[in-house]
Amino acid sequence: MDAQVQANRRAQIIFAAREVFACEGYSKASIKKIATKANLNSPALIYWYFDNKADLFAAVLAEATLMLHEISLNNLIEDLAPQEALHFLAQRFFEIFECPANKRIFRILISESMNNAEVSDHFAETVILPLKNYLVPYFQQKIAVHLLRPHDPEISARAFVGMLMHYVFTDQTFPQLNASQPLPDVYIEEVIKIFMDGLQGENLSV
Amino acid sequence: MDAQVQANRRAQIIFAAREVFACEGYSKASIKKIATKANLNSPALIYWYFDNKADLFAAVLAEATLMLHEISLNNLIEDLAPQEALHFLAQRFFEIFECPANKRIFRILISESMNNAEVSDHFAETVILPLKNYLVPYFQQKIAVHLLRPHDPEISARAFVGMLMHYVFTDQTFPQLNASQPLPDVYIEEVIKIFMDGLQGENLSV
DNA sequence: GCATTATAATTGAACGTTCAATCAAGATTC
DNA sequence: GAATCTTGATTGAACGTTCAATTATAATGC
Repeated sequence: MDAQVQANRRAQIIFAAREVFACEGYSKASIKKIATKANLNSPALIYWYFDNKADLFAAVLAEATLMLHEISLNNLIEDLAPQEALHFLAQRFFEIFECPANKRIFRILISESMNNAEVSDHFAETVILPLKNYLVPYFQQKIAVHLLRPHDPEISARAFVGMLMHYVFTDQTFPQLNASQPLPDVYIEEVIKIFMDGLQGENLSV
Repeated sequence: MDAQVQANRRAQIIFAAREVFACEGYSKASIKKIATKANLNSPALIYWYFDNKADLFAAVLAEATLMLHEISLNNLIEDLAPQEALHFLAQRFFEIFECPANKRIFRILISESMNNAEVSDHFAETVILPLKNYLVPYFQQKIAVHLLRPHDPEISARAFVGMLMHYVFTDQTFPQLNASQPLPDVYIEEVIKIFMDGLQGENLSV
């Protein structure tokens, strides 16, 4: 077959593999199940396109375009005030995880990162570091011009990412609790308000 | 053997199982490896004390005493000002994850929650819900007496837990980044400051 | 335009290995 | 000697992977 057909088959297998890996985990996901999901008549066909199971798994991760690289390239944000910049970042972040394929990749990253150094590297490089490398310099600059009070931007960046990640994580992991899960937009708005203004009430003394 | 020896054997197996499950994941952790780790001469002995692999895994989770139940029982905190209450909670939280056994359980909970409903239930009931059930009513009360500004306590509770969890998560998952990871105490202090006062600087306008 | 050849893709059967689980037999304790 | 515990050997199923054989597609020669 020509290159296009080959590419299609590859994509078809990767697509199926992502699904199976995401809901079974790497170990429990068998080549047979992936082949079935991909409507192949034989699991052996997978070995025409991939060296082995680990290679297929790597291809699933490599094909994941979800990621947050682009955010840091977009330097339009540096001119925004903190509220707007954080809003922009948070919305981009949640947009990414609206896509079902990205949700599945997120599951894989969280789950397999604990037992697989390659996966945790990939997680760090495609999610954690881009966010950090975007936020820390931005915070530094805004501290310099007194739009933010003096503080360690490593910590605030981490805290902000934590608030976003925790939403996506609980959303994915505890469907039972989704009743009390506020909508993303509401959550974003309140979280940024907390981040900028805090929760302090009128009674400053106990 | 007597009951004590039996209890010891059980504990010995559970101890070994927790280690192996934590660093291999449920699927890759084999009964044979667990038996070896527990210094048993035969894997078959495990089946004297446990019905099967899943039963052993359940025992590992059930034996985990890490958890945050007790926090909500401790109602001494209601009288504390938000700063002190959050400080207390955060310190308890980090204390718990200083214990290596609890770190391992945390790894298991994060990793297996993605593919196993029982584990995610356990995670929710022993970590997520206790924190939520502790924070939300507390915030509600402090809003009522104007120590905190009016807001949705579900959101702030989630945000605060997110900031704590993200620290533990990154600490466990990305050892490469640990250079830039601030010490727990420093992180706690700054995060609570953000949570109460925000990051707003002197220049209120752009 | 048809026959021939080469290459790419697909298949089903089989391999060796590993796994959870079982079992019959032995050891220990009371 | 009965109950509790321990052991090494064993089982059958499932796994990733290989391979020889087969079909589909494209390329070439006439």
